[in-house]
Amino acid sequence: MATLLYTILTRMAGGAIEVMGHVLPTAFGLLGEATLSERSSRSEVVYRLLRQAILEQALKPGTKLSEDTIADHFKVSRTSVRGALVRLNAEGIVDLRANKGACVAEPTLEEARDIFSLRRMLEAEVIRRLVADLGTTGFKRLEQHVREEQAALSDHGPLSIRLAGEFHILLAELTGSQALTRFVREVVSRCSLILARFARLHSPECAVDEHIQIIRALRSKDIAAAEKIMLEHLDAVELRAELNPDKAEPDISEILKRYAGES
Amino acid sequence: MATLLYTILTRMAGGAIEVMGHVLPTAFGLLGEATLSERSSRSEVVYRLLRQAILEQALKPGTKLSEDTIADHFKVSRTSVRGALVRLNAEGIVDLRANKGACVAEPTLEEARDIFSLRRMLEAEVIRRLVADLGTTGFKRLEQHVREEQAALSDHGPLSIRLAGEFHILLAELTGSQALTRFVREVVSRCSLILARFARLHSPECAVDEHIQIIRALRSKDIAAAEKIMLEHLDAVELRAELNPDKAEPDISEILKRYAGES
DNA sequence: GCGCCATCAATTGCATACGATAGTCGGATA
DNA sequence: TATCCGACTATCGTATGCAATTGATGGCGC
Repeated sequence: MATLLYTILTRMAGGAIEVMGHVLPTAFGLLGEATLSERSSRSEVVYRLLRQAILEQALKPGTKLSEDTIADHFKVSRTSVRGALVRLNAEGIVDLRANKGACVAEPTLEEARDIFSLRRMLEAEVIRRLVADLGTTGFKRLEQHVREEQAALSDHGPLSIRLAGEFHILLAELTGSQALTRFVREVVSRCSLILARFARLHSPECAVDEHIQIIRALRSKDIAAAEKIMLEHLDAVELRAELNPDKAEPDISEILKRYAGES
Repeated sequence: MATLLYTILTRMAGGAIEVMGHVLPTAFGLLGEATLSERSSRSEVVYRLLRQAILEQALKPGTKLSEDTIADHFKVSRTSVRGALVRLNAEGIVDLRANKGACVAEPTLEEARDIFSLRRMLEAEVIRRLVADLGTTGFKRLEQHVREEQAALSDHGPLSIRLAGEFHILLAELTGSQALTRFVREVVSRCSLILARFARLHSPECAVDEHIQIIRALRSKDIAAAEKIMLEHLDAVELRAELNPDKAEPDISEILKRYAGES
């Protein structure tokens, strides 16, 4: 497991890494002046890289995140790594068990449905607000994003997975509500974990088409229609996750609970 | 300023039990996940104490949170304090500016309205879910909580402020949705900050009465009525905050922006 | 052969130390 | 006298070292 983590981190540090439009330096560059002048603390950089690795499903749910391993590969001290892990834990995408280390969170089926339910509510609100007052610059940004998604289709990999999620975050940002954006960002992150854990495969093509439909619905200024499209899209995403109890990988603790008489 | 922080922290540690050679407050209530585990790392303890101090409005928005000062008073190292501050920052109740230290977040008027808007949406959902399936044990817990609120009325202080907020968190918990609880917890926390910053005075009596009405509405199983009561309650809370731009304390940077031609 | 207990290695939690950064105060100069 | 500049101090960001806890391995008794 540690070997896998090692491999992934090495690969991530291998080339230039782009996060939210900003290019992050590689692991070797982390110690350079460029990073510090960009006002990115080491802790911040580690946070972003780990988050990216998790959201791109390079680090899968359950993967152990050893402080030493991460620190070694990013050429920073464990202190910086710990800071990043605490933040990720606060966002719910990393589990932090006392004295036993951190690992990528493993949402249960129950949590998965819970998250999707909340996500529908939040994003329906996003749509309602955007129909009310999304300007031309907003549409331009959305279309630009979709173009990026399409360009990433050939990639069939991490990039398109991330962009699919970031489309929804961008929608939330365009409402101008920081709090709403924050919550949407969190449910989208969790959904990435859920998909990584339960979904058979990621099919970005559908998502991009559906995103285009959402933009079109927003243009039409028809709240009901737009909301409907968004909810259908989210249903489609959830369907891809195959959240059927019988099909899904069983959660051991849930099963043993029954045998332990904990009801 | 440091003296004030010192005084507050000392007072908080006053009526407390001692654990691990360090002071813990007696009643955590819903603050943090205290009930889940007996494990109390130093960082965890600092986190809970600071959070409590902020939510009880002992530490007011804008108060500088010097790492050294906090570390000295809780008899821990700055490392533990930093961990706590990072968590609080992730929850949005502490601002963390690079190389300039932490301070209690100061929500702007705009953010305040934003938060209240989102809070209405989230808590309306809570009510809808509770009307659907709130059992007798749930009602018992709610009534018990209201009794505590009433008992704390004479206090006229921090306790009643905290309990008023925790009533809403308890409602969210009773839905059984972890994610919903998490978000409600966050908006309620932010609202405490908002009230601390803008409200003239806290009047717990009204709140308790309104909480009783909410419970009654839940009993009636009338979704529309229950939702209406809740929204009215939140309106009342917001009204108490007096979020009128003209009355509110001006935000200096906002004002200076205009004069600096940043428009 | 099987299960229990002690010792050990690995990893985390915490504290301290050091270098870096931002704000402050005093002096020099126009 | 007012302004600007430089040193200083306080505080933060990071690294490193040590203590504490956990999980594992081997030995012992049954």
